[in-house]
Amino acid sequence: MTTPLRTTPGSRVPRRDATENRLAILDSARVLLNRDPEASLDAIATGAGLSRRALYGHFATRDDLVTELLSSGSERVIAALSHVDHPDSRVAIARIGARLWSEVENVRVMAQLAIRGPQRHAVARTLSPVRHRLLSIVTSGIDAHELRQDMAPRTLAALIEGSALSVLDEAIRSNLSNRDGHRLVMVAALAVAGLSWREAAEVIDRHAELQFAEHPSAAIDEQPPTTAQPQPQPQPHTTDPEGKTA
Amino acid sequence: MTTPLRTTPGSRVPRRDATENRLAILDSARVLLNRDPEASLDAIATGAGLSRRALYGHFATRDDLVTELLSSGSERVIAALSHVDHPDSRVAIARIGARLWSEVENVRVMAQLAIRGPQRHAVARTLSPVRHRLLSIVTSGIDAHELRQDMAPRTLAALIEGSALSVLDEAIRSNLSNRDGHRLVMVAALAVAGLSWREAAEVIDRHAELQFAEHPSAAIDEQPPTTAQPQPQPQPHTTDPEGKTA
DNA sequence: GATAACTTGCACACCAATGTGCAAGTTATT
DNA sequence: AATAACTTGCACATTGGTGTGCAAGTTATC
Repeated sequence: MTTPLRTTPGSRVPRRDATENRLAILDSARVLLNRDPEASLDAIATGAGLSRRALYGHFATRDDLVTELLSSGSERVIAALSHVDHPDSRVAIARIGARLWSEVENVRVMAQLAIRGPQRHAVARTLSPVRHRLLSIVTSGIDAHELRQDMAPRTLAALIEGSALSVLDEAIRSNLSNRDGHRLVMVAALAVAGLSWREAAEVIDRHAELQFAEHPSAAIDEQPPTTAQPQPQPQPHTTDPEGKTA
Repeated sequence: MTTPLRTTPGSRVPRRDATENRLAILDSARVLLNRDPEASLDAIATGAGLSRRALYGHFATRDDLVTELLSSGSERVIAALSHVDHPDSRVAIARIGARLWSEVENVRVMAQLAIRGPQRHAVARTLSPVRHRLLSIVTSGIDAHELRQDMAPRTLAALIEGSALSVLDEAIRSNLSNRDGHRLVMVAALAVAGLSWREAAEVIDRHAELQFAEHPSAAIDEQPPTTAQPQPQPQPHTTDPEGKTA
């Protein structure tokens, strides 16, 4: 029943407000599904300032919405990690942590839905290049004796990933500042990788590219990092539901 | 409608098979809710070899079941951690990790339901003594310069908890041996606490009480740690649903 | 072997969420 | 200003889970 954004038959182009509403829905979904991976479409629509019925205009089914959210999310995450590379595996790992932090919201939805939800396999597939990248970094780091020597690369990679995610959680929960979260995630990743806290600090301090920067260079379109609240009634981009067009 | 286990009115005692079935339900719930915190009562009952209707004989409501699971779980977890103490905070932390591993199943349900589910506050409350214990260990460890110095005690405690849980997850996922899981959890906890991988190994090797033991002394009743599968049809403790009483 | 305890199966009411159809309204675009 | 694009509200069918009542069966215990 996807009414809006029809490009096929008619003569006119999609209306601007419609595409804005579509984005609002995705935003709302990102926020709400972070708190509860089974948030209702009603809640999501309301969060976007739309009616449930209108949501069905943009996404034929819940699955469609989630899928879209997921693919846009992984796009951003992958983009954020794409230029991370460094001869020193420790720096590379810290950098990955930092980039993950810059995309917390997206990363966490992915993580949520990567476990539960019908898409988990799809998510795993789209994320596999990222995982593979980490694995190769870890492998070479172990070979170079930069990282811990008491663990298989696969295990270590999985551990780093898991710990980083749990730190993201914790950082969000306790409402850390942007700057603190940045450091915390790096520090935790390096810790699991085998460094003592002093060594980790040294690595971070020694490398300019690991310092916190308000605007993390690359990114598609950075919203101000305001840990967006679910905002029950933002300005709907259409029909004023109170103003009676006075 | 709690039919079974009536002790109040009649003259006879509860039947043995009934109490066994009750335990089977709890076991099944523990396993299934670990995989999916919203597993249906039908699935849980089936997993226990009973009908859904019979389940309602033991637990009036889903909430009752979950509550019971939670309280028995936290009992075990608390018991497992109760005698953990050591002048060296690093040893104490490693020990906590080890004990958590000995109760993985319970720990993970708790963790699952501590986030989602209507009981989260109740869980948090019953678990607060344990958390408090960890916090005080961490605090004194920081004071003694045994642990990392770059983090507030509360933050570090939260991080250790989170990482330990994510390592438990990973250990289960990748089907680690009992012995490997034991070491992995300790090692990860110490890593986050600030030790390098060598220091962590040294701490573990130096202390006899951190070595792996097949039978971890205290515990209520240890099932063989067989990463229990959901077992669709175990032997029901009653009415044979096939044998036609031949 | 009598009996109470327990389980089963089916029928039912209830609820929350998904997904659709349609008529009526509003608004961006032409 | 005309019109297509979009939103709303309501009604409705469907699905899957919870919780209950009851009659009939089985089994542990006395």
